[in-house]
Amino acid sequence: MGMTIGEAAVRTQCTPATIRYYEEIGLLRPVGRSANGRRAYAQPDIHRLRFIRRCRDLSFAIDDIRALLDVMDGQAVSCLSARDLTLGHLETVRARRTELEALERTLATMAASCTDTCVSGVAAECVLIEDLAT
Amino acid sequence: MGMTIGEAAVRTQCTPATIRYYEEIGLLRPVGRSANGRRAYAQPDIHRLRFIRRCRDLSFAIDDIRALLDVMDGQAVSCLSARDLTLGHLETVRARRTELEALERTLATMAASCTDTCVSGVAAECVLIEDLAT
DNA sequence: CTTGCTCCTCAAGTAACTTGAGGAGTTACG
DNA sequence: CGTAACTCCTCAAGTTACTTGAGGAGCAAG
Repeated sequence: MGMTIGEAAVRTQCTPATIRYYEEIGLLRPVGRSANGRRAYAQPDIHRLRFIRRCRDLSFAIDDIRALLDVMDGQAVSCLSARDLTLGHLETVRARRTELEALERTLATMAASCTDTCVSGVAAECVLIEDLAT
Repeated sequence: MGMTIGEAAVRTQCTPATIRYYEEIGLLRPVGRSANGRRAYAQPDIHRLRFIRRCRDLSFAIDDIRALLDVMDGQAVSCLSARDLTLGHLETVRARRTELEALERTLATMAASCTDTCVSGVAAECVLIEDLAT
């Protein structure tokens, strides 16, 4: 009835070490053990792990996932908290993406200026390095 | 002639703790001490710290900064290494930005679906939660 | 029966700092 | 001149989300 941590790992795209870690920090309550003392996973555990894995793929923080799991477990009054959490996360992602866009422009400009003008190749005189020293 | 770590911090937008950290990991060689045993910073140190700070603003990794500092110090043969490093970093940033764009779309869709259809507000039935459980 | 997995439990390492404890010297104010 | 507030010092541990490794035991296949 129970599968080993290795089998659970395959089914959830998590490594065994990660699964043990999730148990340790309480994302997964301690799972049953078979006679030989090894962890035995049942279907609900797999389901929960898949949920966690999907949240991590969406780069939710562990504490956010805790809250989302509470919603899934029906511990939350309504699902609005999950939506708000998602919207908050979306804002973080959007802000970071905007930063990265600016970063891309800056880096591209720097690299291009070096390509264009650093014919000498003298390291200390590189326009890119000079830019960084600004 | 030397300024305190606090003054250096103001001039470089780094905190004193960060400046000590950079010294510890060898980004900044151990700076002189005044009679009372406190660190004393001179202009070249400030220049170097500003360089480091700018690199961090551009989210270069510490090891990358080490290499860039070598170029600034004239330790590198040519500045091409700096340009290549910048281009490599640019690619990483670009890839990450693309990921975040996809993430934004997914999160926005999820949040919107909850807003649209979760009239009941029953947490466990939320379409957003169901999506995460997929 | 022996080789090779897989599992177990700690403990420490990763990136780039930040935070805190405990202690000493310094600066400003009255 | 005293004292309160500030800045500095060092060293250690905490942060995030895991990964890696040591050391040891059981299980499955040939």
